Amino acid sequence: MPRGRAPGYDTQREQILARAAELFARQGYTATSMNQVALACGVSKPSLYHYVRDKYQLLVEIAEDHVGRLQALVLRVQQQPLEPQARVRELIGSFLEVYADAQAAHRVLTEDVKFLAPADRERVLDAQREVVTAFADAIADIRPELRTTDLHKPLTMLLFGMMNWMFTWLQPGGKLTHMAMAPVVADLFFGGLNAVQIAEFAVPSIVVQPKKRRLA
Amino acid sequence: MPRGRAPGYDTQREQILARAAELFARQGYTATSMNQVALACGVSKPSLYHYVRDKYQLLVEIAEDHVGRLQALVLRVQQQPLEPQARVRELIGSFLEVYADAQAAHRVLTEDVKFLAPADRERVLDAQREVVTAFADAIADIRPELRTTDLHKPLTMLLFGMMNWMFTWLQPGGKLTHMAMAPVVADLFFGGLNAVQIAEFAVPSIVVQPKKRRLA
DNA sequence: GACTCTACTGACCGGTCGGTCGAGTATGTT
DNA sequence: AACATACTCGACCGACCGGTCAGTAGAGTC
Repeated sequence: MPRGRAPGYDTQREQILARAAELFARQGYTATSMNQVALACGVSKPSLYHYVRDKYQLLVEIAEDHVGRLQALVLRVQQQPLEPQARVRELIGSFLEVYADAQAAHRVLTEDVKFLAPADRERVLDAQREVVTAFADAIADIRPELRTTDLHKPLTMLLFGMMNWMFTWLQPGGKLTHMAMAPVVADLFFGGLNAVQIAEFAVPSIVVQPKKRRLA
Repeated sequence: MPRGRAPGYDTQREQILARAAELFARQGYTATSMNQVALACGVSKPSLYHYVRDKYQLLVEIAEDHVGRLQALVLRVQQQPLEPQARVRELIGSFLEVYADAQAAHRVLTEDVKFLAPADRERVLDAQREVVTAFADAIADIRPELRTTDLHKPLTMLLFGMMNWMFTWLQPGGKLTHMAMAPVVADLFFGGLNAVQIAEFAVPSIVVQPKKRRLA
């Protein structure tokens, strides 16, 4: 047993994932070639394949790593003893913190999932759904009537929309940071949460409502 | 001058743009091949090139067509005599209406602009910025203090985030429609707009504020 | 020093890409 | 009828893709 892995192996590997995530985020998964990844990492293409099985595995690992980070964050916040509103505030803050620290991976997660094979995609999306559900539950603790309406998940998704869309307009080097936006997002969402008219989206519990099928 | 264009030329061309937009929206621009486009249109690849100069032009036209639609919508609403809040409400409703009718193009506009050449990209983004500015102006008419803060554009972008993110969770065939979400988005945003703490983001007008530079 | 396995590479592979060529046919104008 | 062009297509092109091969350099073990 003459030799083990070099000590720098894992470091190198992580750097490759990071560089690849940046390229994927900037150009998209399909528009990024393995030659580019190799170049960005300062190694030859065969060397690149020494650390990574194939291009697809890069995508899978980037996506799973990041969604794992989100799950961990949610778990961390859930274990804290917090008032309903403070909990959602904390979720938003932590989410944007992770987002800010891993912008490339976050963008890959949201934009390139479609290139995952069905099995992998479902696994990643399931994890993502867990995160969304955690947010939705925390939100419902603020305004419990939501649970009996069709707006529970949609409202939660509007919150995610605000956060996930930031990559389009929030410059990493700019004056305004992700963290500075956290309280703004929270205030806006809490303020709006109580203003939304819920009644007409109520889900009938016992009474069967008349079906209003579309023609097609 | 022996022959003009066939009567079906423009129809065929529009259908090609529409099919291409669908494919681009589903798979992304780079991941979509011209063979696929041709197949989806029921013609051979050379025939496809009879109607379109090249793949890139498809992208440009889809993006410009759609951003043009958004500009037209904004202009239409601006010409109506409306109270500030009603105007923003109308903007949101019209935006989601256009969005619902051209989901594929909208997604191409937001996801594939990065593949446009700098000149084209700037032109499209300028048009997009005009739309954003129109929203921002209408919003500032509701809460004028916003104009003197750094939050004016960010808050506007949070609104766009809510709307533009819908493609990730709002199924086209589902029970909930884009139009049904319009009042929900509006209520949420208006409710939140007054709840956001603005003071700390105030822009100093004369007094020079102490610079708080980051180290790196 | 002999051996083994890691780390790394230039050259190359099959395949697909965007796009074109040349030819055939339908269709309107004269 | 004669002609010019619109329209359509199978076959093909060079470039580049993801990925591999055969081979070198050298660190670690014995």
